[in-house]
Amino acid sequence: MSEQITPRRRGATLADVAASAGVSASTASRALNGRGELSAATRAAVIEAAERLGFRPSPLARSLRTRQTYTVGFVVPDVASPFYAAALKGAQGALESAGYRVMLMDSEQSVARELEALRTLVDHQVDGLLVATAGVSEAAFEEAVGDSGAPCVFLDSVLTGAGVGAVTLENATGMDLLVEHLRGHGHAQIALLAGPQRETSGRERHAAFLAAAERTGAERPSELVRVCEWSKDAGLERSRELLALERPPTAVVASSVELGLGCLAACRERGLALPDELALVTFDDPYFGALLEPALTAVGYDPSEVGREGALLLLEAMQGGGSARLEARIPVSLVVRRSCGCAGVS
Amino acid sequence: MSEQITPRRRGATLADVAASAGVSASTASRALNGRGELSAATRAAVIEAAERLGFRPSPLARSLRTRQTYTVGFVVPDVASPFYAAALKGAQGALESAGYRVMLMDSEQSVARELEALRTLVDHQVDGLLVATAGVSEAAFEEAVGDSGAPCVFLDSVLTGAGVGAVTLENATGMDLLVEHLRGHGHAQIALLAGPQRETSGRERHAAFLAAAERTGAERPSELVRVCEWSKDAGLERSRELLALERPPTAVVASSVELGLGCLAACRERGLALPDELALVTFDDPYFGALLEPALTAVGYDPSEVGREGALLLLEAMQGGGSARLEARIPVSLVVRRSCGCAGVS
DNA sequence: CTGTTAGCGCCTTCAG
DNA sequence: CTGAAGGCGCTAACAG
Repeated sequence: MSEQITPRRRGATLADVAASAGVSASTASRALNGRGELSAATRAAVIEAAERLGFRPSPLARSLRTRQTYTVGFVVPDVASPFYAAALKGAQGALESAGYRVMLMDSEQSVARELEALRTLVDHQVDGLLVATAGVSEAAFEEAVGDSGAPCVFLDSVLTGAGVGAVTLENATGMDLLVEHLRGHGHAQIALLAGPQRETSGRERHAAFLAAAERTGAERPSELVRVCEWSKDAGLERSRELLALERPPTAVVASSVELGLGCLAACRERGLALPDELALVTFDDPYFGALLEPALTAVGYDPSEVGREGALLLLEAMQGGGSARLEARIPVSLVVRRSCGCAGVS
Repeated sequence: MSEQITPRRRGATLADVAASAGVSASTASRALNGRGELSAATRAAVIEAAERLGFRPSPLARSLRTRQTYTVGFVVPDVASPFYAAALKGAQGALESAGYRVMLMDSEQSVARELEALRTLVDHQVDGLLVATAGVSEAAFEEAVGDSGAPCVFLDSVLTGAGVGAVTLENATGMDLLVEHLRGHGHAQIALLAGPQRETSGRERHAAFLAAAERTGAERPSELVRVCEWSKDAGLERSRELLALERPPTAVVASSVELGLGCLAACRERGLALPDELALVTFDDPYFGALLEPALTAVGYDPSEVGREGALLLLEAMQGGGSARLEARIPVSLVVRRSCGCAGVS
């Protein structure tokens, strides 16, 4: 038969090692993986041979046999966004320490692509999934990963009926902080630049804003809340509308940096002086927040923590396989600078 | 033998499809992959069976057999950095369109980790590599990937003696633009915040700065160029030194955004008014550049293009396998705002 | 045009 | 404690 496959690239298969050590392949495997009982001498011989030959086991073959790939699929709507990039890094670090690799997929905000990504990942037999969903339905999600056995932890944007857990931000706390601070400055006409309502964070922040406004007795005509996509342009557009209102807001809460930057840009256009003519605070504290003009008052948090926590929960699910739903909330805190009207620092 | 492996998760192997269609496995394989001659009827039957059973081929098994994984390794010093995140996205997009997956590794700026990452990737038999090196030696690189057969394209930071190609920015052009513009404003005492000299971009920008200063007749006492790591903190530190000089610069060129932000922070500390008391321009135009105070004059480019171009070159190398070294330069352009001293826009 | 056979590299049950 | 054998799921020679 002598089939001619492309010649091996890197030397030394397990069989080679076994031969060189004068034992069977199964023994070599046992020695290298520390499995089963085994005489010390044999083990030493195998290990020596493996090192001498520069043996590197093939994860492919191993995975095919064991049905474990030590690979985790990571799906985000946009890797280039600072938030997801940081989350990715956090997850990467934690997973790598645990011996897992990450296979990345960018859904580009598209549900169809996200499903495609999930299917691909499942085909690759990933051991687990970390996903910041772009908004697939639970049914579709189940259909794509349901029976694969790969546990899934959602990041930031959650499908409550699917997966084994989720990590989200303390959205409500953050909004409370923002609204209360603005109320402290005496603002009653507070507008909200809300994110997409199909996403957990968008929804939670929106709801929390409403609740906080209610609780602190702010006025809240519905024309003051504007729903936008998470983009600077959308923020710019909606802010223009807000500023053109007959009775414009005296303060704006932006649900994300992008939205905040859009608002800032709109103010520039109009020649509005911040914070005197309009106060602005954002959920998300970008690393350049102190360098903007005016320096931004914002709710900050560590985005890499959501990736890290997610990875930790996932590892738990992949290893222990407990039954309870795994949840984590990443804490947030208020960073007071000048855009809110405080004389403050920086 | 009846060995009891974990039960299959997702249904239908190729064998199942073949059985269901009443043909042999090899025929089924041929039908599904469109390989070889084959009667239309048979092909249709197989395809029908495959669909009916929801057959999904196992990339693992396929790769083991064909020695092709359709996976590309992507190695960066820091995924969370906007530049690399964007490059990653660019590469992702191009590779995915071509049917490739990306396996991501973050070297965390460490040479040891980078080597480990490369080895892992090679073990996984990636078909190609996209790497922004943290500074491994060519010898070490060769030892890790050399004989794996996986072509490597370097991004931004290049090992000239290794890999099949590289994509870099038009560093020299960018520096020329910056220095010339500053000279146009009459500055003669121009300082440079240079990046690490072990990296291509750091070196090229440094050299280009020197050349441009020379050519345009600027003074250039060596105390005016400071080498730093690519971080805001390093930029801050070195800028403090610069500003404390007996004869401080009247203008600063920062080799990257981070460095520029550091300088901005240093100016804030000192209460220096930009651009009147000091002009500042940077290589890298961040998306929030217009919102800083003062709005930043900078050299801009599309970072995702370096990923995209890199992916394109790599695809070429993986498929065609031509011999010539593949090179690409991503164009840059000057964005004039106010920090240089122009009355300008924004 | 199609089936048979062999094997990618590894792990694991079973027998000794 | 160790070896032999079989197979994860797929593809490629080689015959018919």
